[in-house]
Amino acid sequence: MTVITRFAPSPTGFLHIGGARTALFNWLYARHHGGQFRLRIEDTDRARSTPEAMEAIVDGMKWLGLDWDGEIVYQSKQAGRHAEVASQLLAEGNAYYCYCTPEELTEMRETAKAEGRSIMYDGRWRDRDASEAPEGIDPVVRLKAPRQGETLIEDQVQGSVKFRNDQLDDMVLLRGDGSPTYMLSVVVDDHDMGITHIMRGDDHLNNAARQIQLYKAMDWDIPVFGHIPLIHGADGAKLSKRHGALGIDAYRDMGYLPEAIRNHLLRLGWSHGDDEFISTEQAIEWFDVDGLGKSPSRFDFKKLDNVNGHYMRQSDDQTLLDLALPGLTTAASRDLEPVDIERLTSAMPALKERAKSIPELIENALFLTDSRPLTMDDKSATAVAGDAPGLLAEISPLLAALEDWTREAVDACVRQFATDRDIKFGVIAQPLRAALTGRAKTPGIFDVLMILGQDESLARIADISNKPA
RNA sequence: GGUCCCAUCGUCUAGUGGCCUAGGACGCUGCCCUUUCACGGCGGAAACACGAGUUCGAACCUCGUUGGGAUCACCA
Repeated sequence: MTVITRFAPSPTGFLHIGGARTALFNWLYARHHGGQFRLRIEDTDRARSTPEAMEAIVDGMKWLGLDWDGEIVYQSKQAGRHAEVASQLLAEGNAYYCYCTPEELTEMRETAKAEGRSIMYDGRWRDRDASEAPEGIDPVVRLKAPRQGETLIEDQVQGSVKFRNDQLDDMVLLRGDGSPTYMLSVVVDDHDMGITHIMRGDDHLNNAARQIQLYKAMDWDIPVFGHIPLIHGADGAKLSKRHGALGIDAYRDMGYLPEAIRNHLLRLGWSHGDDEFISTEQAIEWFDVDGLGKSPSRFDFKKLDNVNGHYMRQSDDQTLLDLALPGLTTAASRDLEPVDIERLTSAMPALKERAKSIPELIENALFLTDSRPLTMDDKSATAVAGDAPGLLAEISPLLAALEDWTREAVDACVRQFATDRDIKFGVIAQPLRAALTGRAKTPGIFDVLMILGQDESLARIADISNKPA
């Protein structure tokens, strides 16, 4: 049997982090088993669905690198088929018209709540004849669910979960206006698309029981369910669009790499021994339900930062440069010249070593695009005070005299200078760093010298050494 | 409130009856490396929610308690 999974978001908002993880797990599961991964947009709520949200979801999936098989299925386009299934259920006596008014329903709920029962429909139209129907009510169609016995969910993650059927009421299949509800369409579409495995948040666990009743009423094969624990916010409550969840685009904008997000999401609720950094190829090879945990997890930005730093160091320079360029231009408040790009390129190996995100990398790269004379931060201002300008004035001609501006030559020159003056290396290195960058957080001093080049280096040194003490 | 789910360091987790005086990672922290910042290396503090069973033996099995979460729409 070929495994077919799906991700079925409703386009009522952005693709949030929990949805992204659900998509990842389904994608991984399908890829691991050599099956298919489908994408279906659950837009049956036409009032709340927006094209912007659909676009955000598709963009988010693409950014995360989660490719789907076949065409995207739009649930709203299947409405005819959904109604058809409802008719069949009606004809076979497995569904019925219900003429309850909204007021009656509200009353039912209040009574149930007052009596401490589950809040549910009491089935009052189950066996009533249509001739008793009141005037002016568009009836809904409800499933005639079994009232005795229990419904068992054999869940890949949660194990066997049973619900007593008298706890499950007759759910609405078709609204008064004839449009299908989510409960009907999700089952019909999953069946029609041949979905074999349904992995979703465990907030759907209760729904699964009623959906199984519908599968049984239609005499369809029941797919394998796997209800994964939700991701909670820092306060331990469900992360939702209204509660702290950010769109996947927000993570992109914060400078996180898709591979880092993937890795971090993977480790939320799934593990493979003590492994932390797991490449996507490795994840596909390893991913299966036995690694899934049952308890909810919280999203930890600190750990994401660490993971992102790992992938930053792993990324190739050009990719990072492309990602940083827009922000760099903004931060520099001017157009970047070819010489800037050149410096940025040669600085990238040193820069990516000390940044956990793209914004941090940009911040650290700013010394390259700053215009002279440099503004000193506090530490640098201290470093160029006192004897520093004098020392810089002395080393400047030595550096200027170097014919080959190579790392070895520069290294030898500065070290020799320290030895000759009988000063510790740091005594000359610190003022140099300050003069060259104006900052405390920089690549190694020889890297800086090489990146800036001889002319720019000497000019920056001169800015400090020429200043009257 | 009814129903359902969950419960190991602050966080993510390993652990499936003896290998556990509970391991790893993030974060925190001491030291080392070192021209700054990172990276890296070596240490440290830090957890089996509680109570009963079952068993020769329980983080692992059972029950209860407590705590947390989800869900109860003509939303998805």
